[in-house]
Parts: sequence; structure tokens; C-alpha cells
Amino acid sequence: MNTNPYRDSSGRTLADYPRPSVAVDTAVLTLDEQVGLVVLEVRRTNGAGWGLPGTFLHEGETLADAVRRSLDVKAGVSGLNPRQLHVFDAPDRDDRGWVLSVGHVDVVRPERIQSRAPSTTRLMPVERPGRLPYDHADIIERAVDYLRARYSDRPDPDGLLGDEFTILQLRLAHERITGRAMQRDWFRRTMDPQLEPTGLMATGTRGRPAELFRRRGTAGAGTRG
Amino acid sequence: MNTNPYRDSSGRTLADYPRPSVAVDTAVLTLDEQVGLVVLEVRRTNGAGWGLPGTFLHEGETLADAVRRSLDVKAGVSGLNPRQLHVFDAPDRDDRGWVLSVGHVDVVRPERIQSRAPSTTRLMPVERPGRLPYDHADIIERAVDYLRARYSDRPDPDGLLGDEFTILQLRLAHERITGRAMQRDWFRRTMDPQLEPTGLMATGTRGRPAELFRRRGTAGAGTRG
DNA sequence: GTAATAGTGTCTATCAGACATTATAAC
DNA sequence: GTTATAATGTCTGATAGACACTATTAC
Repeated sequence: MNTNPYRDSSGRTLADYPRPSVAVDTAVLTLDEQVGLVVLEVRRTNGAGWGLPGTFLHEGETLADAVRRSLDVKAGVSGLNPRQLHVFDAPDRDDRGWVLSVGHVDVVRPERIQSRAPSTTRLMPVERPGRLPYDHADIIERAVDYLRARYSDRPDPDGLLGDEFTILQLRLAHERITGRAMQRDWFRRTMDPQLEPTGLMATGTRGRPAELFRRRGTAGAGTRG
Repeated sequence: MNTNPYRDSSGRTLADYPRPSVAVDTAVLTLDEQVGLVVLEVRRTNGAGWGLPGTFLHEGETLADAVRRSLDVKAGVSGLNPRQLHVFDAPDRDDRGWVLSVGHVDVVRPERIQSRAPSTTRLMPVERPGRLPYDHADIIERAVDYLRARYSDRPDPDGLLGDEFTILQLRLAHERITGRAMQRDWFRRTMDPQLEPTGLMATGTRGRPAELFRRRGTAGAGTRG
């Protein structure tokens, strides 16, 4: 480190300045059949209450790597693709010292996080996430905004439904994510050109069986998260 | 600092971890009558070439304060309202050591930065900003995307034109910012309800004089940046 | 007068919203 | 058969795009 003898206009090197600790905190979102959009919380290391999974950035590590490490260690979830939301930088936001936190969001299929370490993790509805420390409530809000924007006009871009689904299943998922009813006709007309038929039919339903579709073009995208 | 005896699961305190230096870099955008959308660049402190204005974050300072300080010192521009874009975190991105950079964007009226320290600052078109170090080209790209989204359906939200303008002046500004022609009819119909007439007329033009408008509701918003 | 630009009116194609109709299953 | 849901067709109102027409200035 700092082998390059850089000095600023005051003649000081990088090492002469105090540096903040940098943390990452992540809102991992998924869709619960009953509850709707839920966020993963972990028991805090000091034992008091719950919070979003997070960790301090290690040397030589990217933010995304730190996010993946924290989720692997704290919730047993691996292979994520986190996205930055915002840097929380109030100098007094953490009483342990000067800590910046980079809020992230990630979206995963429900089976990836259900029944993982149930005593130290829980899934809470995004509208009532409970009492959370730091800026975690703010991170959840930004995460939900991000997800709703993604789901405004594309069919399940984060693959929460898997690869094959009926248009009704797709619409119900979008309604639970965006929190408002979607027009049935408009929804089909908008999504149809972005879907391709599988030829298969859903079974065990009440009326005429619905056709199963998959996302057009993005083969296997649904297994990403 | 670190008066709280916090220890993590390995028994280490915050001070035991190496911490990154944190920098801010800012794309200050404005509109040049001839050139179009331009970005402010400053001569680098090591003398080699040009870059976006930036600085290292000081203790007890927010990111926005660091941005304001860097622009005040390096370009004589004050009173800005920067917005975060992205954290650049590649561990080897800066050969001076471990440095994270938070990219920012801000938009100011051209007279705020023109003829400020012309030997150490310059304005370059955003499409051809020259050779830039670090992630500065990426920051400019994100800054332009941000500005184009802001200008997609609202009349000059950052007040680049001042408080009073004709609809033609407004449309030309939007065209230079978004980089594509805007439909004349649609533009008037979209913007008209968001404008209020001043009763005054533009003078010295070729044909029928155009009415001057101001933004509806947001009195004085144009003098912000 | 002519040329140029501002502002208004109108036609049309597109599309969201609404509703009707037909198809096909469970019961 | 009845009931429920899927899929398709059709009508309507709103609006973007296009163009015509009038108004008012410089020259």
C-alpha cells in the first residue's frame, strides 16, 4: 500500500488522513405466497434485535464481494448479484465510530432463503419490517422502489417465479410486488410479446387450463437469483 | 473515535481492520449555447492532464460537503446540491493505494462556472471529454443519463435557462440535453400545463414574437443551481 | 409586399381501458 | 348440465404525430 509517494497540496500522503470504516448492508427481497414482498433480516451480533445483513469491507475486496460474504456467512445464501443503492454518510450515524455504509439490494427466489437458519434469520414484510438500526429502513424503501421500477413493464425480470408460469401467476406476482392491481387486459397485451409459449398447460385449476409461458430470449434467467 | 468497545465475532475492534481512503469525484454539467452539454474538468494536481474535480473525504464530513469543498477550492463554484451516482470500488483502481471513489453529479447554470480560473479549468463536451483518469468517463456517462432522465418530461427542472424563457428556447435546451430532436407539437402540449405565462414577450426575433413563460409552482427554482 | 416564427385547430393512427364472446376445464 | 377461468375480439376515449391555418413580427 501507498508505495507511490503521492502527496497532496498540503504535502500530506494518503496515510496521513483519517479513513472511515466502510460497511455494506443489503436488503435481500423475495416474494412470499401469502405475505407478499418480504425482506431478509438477521439477528444482530450484539444480540439486541434484528437488522439487515451486513459486514465491514475487507482489504482487497469489492463491495459486491463483501455483500456476498455477509450473506453467505449470516444467512447461508450464496451466488448473489447485489446492486448499489446509496451511501449513508452521516458522520454520527454509528456510535462505534466513523462508518460509511453502502446500501445494496438483491432479489432471490424464495426457496433460496426459506428455512435457512430459522433461529437467526427471519423474513419480514417490507411494509412492516420491525424496528431496525442505522439506515436500514431507508435501504428497504430504496430497495422496494428499485424492484418496483424493474417490474413495471417487464415480465418477472428477476426470475422470482422460475422459468415457466401462467400469465395469471405472473400478474399476481407483479401485483404483490408493485402493491397495486394491474389491469388484466393491459397486462396481457404488454407481457405477451415478451413471452414465448411452451405448449404446455397448467393442470389442477378450476376452469379452462392456462398455457405456460417462459420469458422470451433470456433463457434460464429465472434461475439466476 | 471508537470509544465504544465494540468487537466483532473474531474479537477484533473496528480499528483492527484496514480502512480504505474515500474520495469523491463530481461531474459538474452545464449547457453551452454552441457546444451543447459540457462537463467541468480541472487540471490534475500532479500536472498531468485533466480530470473531474474531486477530493478525499475528511473526518466528520459528509460526501456532499466534500463535493462542495472540492468544487469551491478547485473551480470557484459554490452552493451546489450534488447527487450520488455510484461507488467505484475496484481494489486496484488507484495506484496510490486502496481508494474508493463516490461519483457525483451536479448541474449549474453556465454563468456560474464560465470564466472561472480558465488556466486550471475547462469545459468539455460530454461526448468527447478527452483522456480522463480513473472512472471519470464512467461518471460522466452516468451523470448524463441522470440528467437526460430528469429532462425527459419536465421543463428545465435544474433551471439552466433562468426563470423566463420562450418555449422554443426551452425545447432547444431539452434537445441539446437529451441529444435528440423533440417533436414540436408534443413538446408544447406536454410542457404547457407545467408553465405559466408571464404576459411578457421576447423581442428582437425574426417572426412573430414568442411569449415568455416561467415554471409553474416552483417560483425561483431556476436560480438554485 | 415576402419571409420567418408563434400559436391554434384538426385529422389520424395507436393504445389503454372496458366489456363481450368463445373455449375448456372442474364439479 | 353449471361454474370458473383462459383466451380472443371489439368498441371507445385519450393522445402522440402530422399537418394546415392564422397571427404578428422583421425585412
